[in-house]
Amino acid sequence: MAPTIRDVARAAGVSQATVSRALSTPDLVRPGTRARVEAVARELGYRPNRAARGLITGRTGNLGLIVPDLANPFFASVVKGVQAAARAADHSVFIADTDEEAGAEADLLRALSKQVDGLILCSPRAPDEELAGVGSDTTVVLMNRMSGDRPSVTVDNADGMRQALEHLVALGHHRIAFVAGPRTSWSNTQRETGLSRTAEAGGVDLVRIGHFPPQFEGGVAAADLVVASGATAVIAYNDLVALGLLSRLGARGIPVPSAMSVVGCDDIGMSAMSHPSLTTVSVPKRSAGRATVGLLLSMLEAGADAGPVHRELPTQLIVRDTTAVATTPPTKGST
Amino acid sequence: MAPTIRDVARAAGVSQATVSRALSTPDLVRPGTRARVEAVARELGYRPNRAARGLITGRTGNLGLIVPDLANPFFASVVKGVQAAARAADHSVFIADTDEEAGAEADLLRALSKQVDGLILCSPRAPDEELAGVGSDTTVVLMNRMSGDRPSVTVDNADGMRQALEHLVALGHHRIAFVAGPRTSWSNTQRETGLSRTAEAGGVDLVRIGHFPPQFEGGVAAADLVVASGATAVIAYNDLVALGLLSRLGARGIPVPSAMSVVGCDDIGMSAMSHPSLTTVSVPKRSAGRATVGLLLSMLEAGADAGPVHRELPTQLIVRDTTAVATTPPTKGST
DNA sequence: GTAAGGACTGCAATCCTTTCCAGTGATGCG
DNA sequence: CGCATCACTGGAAAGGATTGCAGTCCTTAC
Repeated sequence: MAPTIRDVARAAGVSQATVSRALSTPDLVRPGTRARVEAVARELGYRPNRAARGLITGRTGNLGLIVPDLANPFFASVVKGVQAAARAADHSVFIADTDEEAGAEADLLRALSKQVDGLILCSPRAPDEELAGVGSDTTVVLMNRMSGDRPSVTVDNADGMRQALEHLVALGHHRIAFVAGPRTSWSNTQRETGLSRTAEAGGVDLVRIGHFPPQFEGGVAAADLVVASGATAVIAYNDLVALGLLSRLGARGIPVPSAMSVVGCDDIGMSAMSHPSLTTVSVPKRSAGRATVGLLLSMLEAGADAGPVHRELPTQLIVRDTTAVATTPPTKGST
Repeated sequence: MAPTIRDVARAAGVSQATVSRALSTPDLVRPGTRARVEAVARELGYRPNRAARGLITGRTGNLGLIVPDLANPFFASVVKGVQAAARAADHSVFIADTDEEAGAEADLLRALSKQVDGLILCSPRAPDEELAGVGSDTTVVLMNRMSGDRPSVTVDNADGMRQALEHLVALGHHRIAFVAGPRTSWSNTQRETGLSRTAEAGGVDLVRIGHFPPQFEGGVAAADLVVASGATAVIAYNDLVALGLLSRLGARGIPVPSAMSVVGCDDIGMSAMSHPSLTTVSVPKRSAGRATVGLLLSMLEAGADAGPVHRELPTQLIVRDTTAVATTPPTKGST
């Protein structure tokens, strides 16, 4: 059905080899020939068969992307960045969703590894040891976490937390809660350490509240603990959790930000739209996606001789309406 | 590097043909031979090269999925359903995001069509004519819309709207607003016609409010128009819009549901978590994804001889806390 | 004028798997 | 006992593109 390189060659009166060269390494053929071949190819609607090409070049032109949860807007944005960069480089991307189930990652990885040139692993949860085993066949780049000396793209979580905490301190808050994300999450660890370092330096009373799933429900569940802790401000593991906090605080009639300041993290689209709109640490999700693809492709170019590369993107506090000057803690009996 | 079928054949002392058969059509080889081949293959970690297989079978084992916006939780859920079904059938899926830009669809389609066995097109916006051209090379299944006699999977939008409207009528509402989605959206048209039919039959005063983007912001923008329309209840094109409405109504101090009932559509995860939680028409997103893959795969099996197939999935009203008995419209001076 | 070199182009091998066809040995039946 | 049949296996072609090698033709320099 579809025209092959032979059809083009015949129609253009040249050999298959010339057609191949005219289309992929134009410098090697005479301009006149090249033009003729290109014209015929266009007219016939010829598109090289990727499978055949992959068979000989050993490259598929496909990338793989493994994320924990596509329904999480954070990853949705990352995916968009990855898509855009991949398309620009004429690659397609397989996406697999592990449904927040760390075990599934290894399976997916194996399944995908044969059909892609390289893989991007967005795996905040899997333990280091598990990661160590993967990627013997394929080039793997980590995003949003680091592990050993594997190449990776991360964002400066610790610095984002510093900005958030300093912002709250400047507003007069002394006792500040942090609603932690999953225990095994790499970025949660980063954020915690960033916070405690800054807290120590600034003499802040930092209360870590449990580990919660990184979703809206997590925030809902954490809210009462935050209130009971006596903190006047809270930093959430991410925006979804922060929105959950907001929701529960609203239901309990605790005004934000007057009685409680709330800071999120990630700056997903919805956080600008909540009421009141959420102060949050913006992380460059799309850029991170793009950067990861860039790193992956450059590694594929270079072969294995490119050493390990890390790339860290900056974060930026965005002050909106959920943070305000500290007042009396909302404990019972106070006025 | 990676072991090929030759390596397995040599190690097992049989021909490549036998290895191939032992692994893909086991009935054709003697049990003893089969066992030996399987053992060797496992030991060597042999995995057939998909490109080579695809070259001869003409099938890649890949599916393509084109969605307007991955960041929209509705599509995220659909994607998850598609993923799951595809994986179960040992297929991988390419995902492409058009960024709500109808023009990009055709490009993506062409780009993807060569590398997949079939495509799922989630294209609520593109006009029929544009759709007519696509899919000459590849099998295309539409989801969430119909067009000509192309195979498709849809949900019963009209019936969902009927349920929503009847619910509101039963609560005593007479004047009801509908915040419409994009003008060119197929499902918006379906929903509108479902509503007007039911409204006519029930003697309801139905007010259509503009066309708005299917996002949170759309709802925010529409809210004031809804209030001004004098309606006591509003049905939104989808949940994101409904949440936007809720947000703006809350900001204006209009209590929901006492002064205004709100119904959404889609039942995305967050709608159960808003305050108050959103009454909405649930559509089976994951099932739709699964069903579409099923349809696509069955078409690929059957070849072109399978006629056009439509499959429609039911919708279901979920009553939560944003709908209540009608009271006086919230116009100035009432009470 | 001829040799050397360069610019293009073609032939043919190769990538890995599947599958058609033929061949082998054993079995069943007449 | 011989022939047809069957179950199983191997040889080899095919699928579409890339690429090393070799060949042709033309230009340039001596």
